[in-house]
Amino acid sequence: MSNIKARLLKGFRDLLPCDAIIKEKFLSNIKNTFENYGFSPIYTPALEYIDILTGKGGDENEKLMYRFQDNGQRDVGMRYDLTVPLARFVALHKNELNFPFKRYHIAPVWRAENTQKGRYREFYQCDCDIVGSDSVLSDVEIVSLINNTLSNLKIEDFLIKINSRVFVDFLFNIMKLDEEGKKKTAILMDKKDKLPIKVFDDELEKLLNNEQINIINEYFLIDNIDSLQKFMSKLEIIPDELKNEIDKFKKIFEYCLFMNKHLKFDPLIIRGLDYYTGIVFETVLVESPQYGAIFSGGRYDGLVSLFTGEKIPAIGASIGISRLITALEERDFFGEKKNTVSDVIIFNLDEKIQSKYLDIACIFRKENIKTDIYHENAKMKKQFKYAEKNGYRFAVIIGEDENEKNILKLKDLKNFSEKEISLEHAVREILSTF
RNA sequence: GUGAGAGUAGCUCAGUUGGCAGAGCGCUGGAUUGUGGUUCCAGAUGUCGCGGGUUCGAGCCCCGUCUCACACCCCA
Repeated sequence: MSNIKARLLKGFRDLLPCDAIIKEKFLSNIKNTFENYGFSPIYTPALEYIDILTGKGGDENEKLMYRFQDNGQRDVGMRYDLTVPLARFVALHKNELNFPFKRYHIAPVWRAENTQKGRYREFYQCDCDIVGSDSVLSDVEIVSLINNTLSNLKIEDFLIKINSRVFVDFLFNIMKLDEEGKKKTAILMDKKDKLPIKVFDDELEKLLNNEQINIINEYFLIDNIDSLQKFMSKLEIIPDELKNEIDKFKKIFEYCLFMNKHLKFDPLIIRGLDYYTGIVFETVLVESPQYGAIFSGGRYDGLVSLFTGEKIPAIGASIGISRLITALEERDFFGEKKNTVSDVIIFNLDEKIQSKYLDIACIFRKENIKTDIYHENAKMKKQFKYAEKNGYRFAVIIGEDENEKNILKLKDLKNFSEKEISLEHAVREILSTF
């Protein structure tokens, strides 16, 4: 007898019902918000031709892609995010889509990198994007959507940090950085909040001359769009593109006033992916900063043109649900976990009345009460233990006595109270707890 | 991919210079002849991650490998 050893690949996980129930609730909540904002679902395959995935995203990302030859010797890869497949999707179905096109996509993506808490090789993203509009309203709607998605999940301590690639490009050009210098400075800026000040300054000195350091240090102090404008205009005459972007940011803050302290301009936000062209944002949990960004994105006006040649503006954001759930679990956000989705279990006490158990289950289910029947005619103690472990709210108890009197005992398993009532009353009683 | 850790019962962990595999919680059965929170009694916890090596003898030492948690890199 030879057994295959049951095991999992690094970074890939099973979810038990108690965790899967939480995840499903989360996903349907997010889905509701996305649809509430008028985004429609699409699906794309997990596997794509590798050249599609590597089109643009940076060498670093390419290294982290799962890639291989399929059985027909095609070079393929598993999707690394949901944005690049969307660009491919838009290019392929351009004539069937109605622009501006608003879609959401909730699906797993795969990255072959090393694991850490809340970071896995397979994880879920919930992506929402607007393709075909460069209006500031699409920027505002995406930012507002991030805000409301998190609010609807009852998360309070989030901060959306926004910046623009246009600002950063302008800054780098003023500093006269070459491509290599831009890249290294960007990476360093991204780490500014994580590194000790001394280390950061040393690294900066290695990279830049004094004049450049003076410029960038002044840039770091900026915390709102007006001072950014002052800073920029002091250095050089502001080109139209930059002026438009500044105006856009002013409007975003004006239209997003209701978001209050959840939205902040942050000159350090750049983001690694090469395809961003305008606004970029990262959302962090203020009380769990170690998990990094949980809802990020930006404007990528050039990505679709990789596949069509035609420039189609686009903006989107993506929530990393696997990471978010891990972060929230740590703060005991979800309370007591349940092993079942059912509300009620009907005990099995007498084989002679089993058909009645089935009838009652049928009536409950018609009322949308999720119902289990205990299948074995086991000792009551055992059935209670089972019920307790699974976390039902109610148990329905019908033995010989109850059957003769044509009533049932409804036991509230949470507060240990018990009532002898009719079936109709039981239904009403259960529904009243929803 | 790089660096330094961890892996022993379902869970949290002890395990002495290498000498019979342990505790608490949980679990199963009973006390209790329909009632799960407490109590009492009894019982089972196991390929010591996996594979190889050294040794009379390995949970312990050596090599490899897998997984987990952390840092780097990158990002959700």
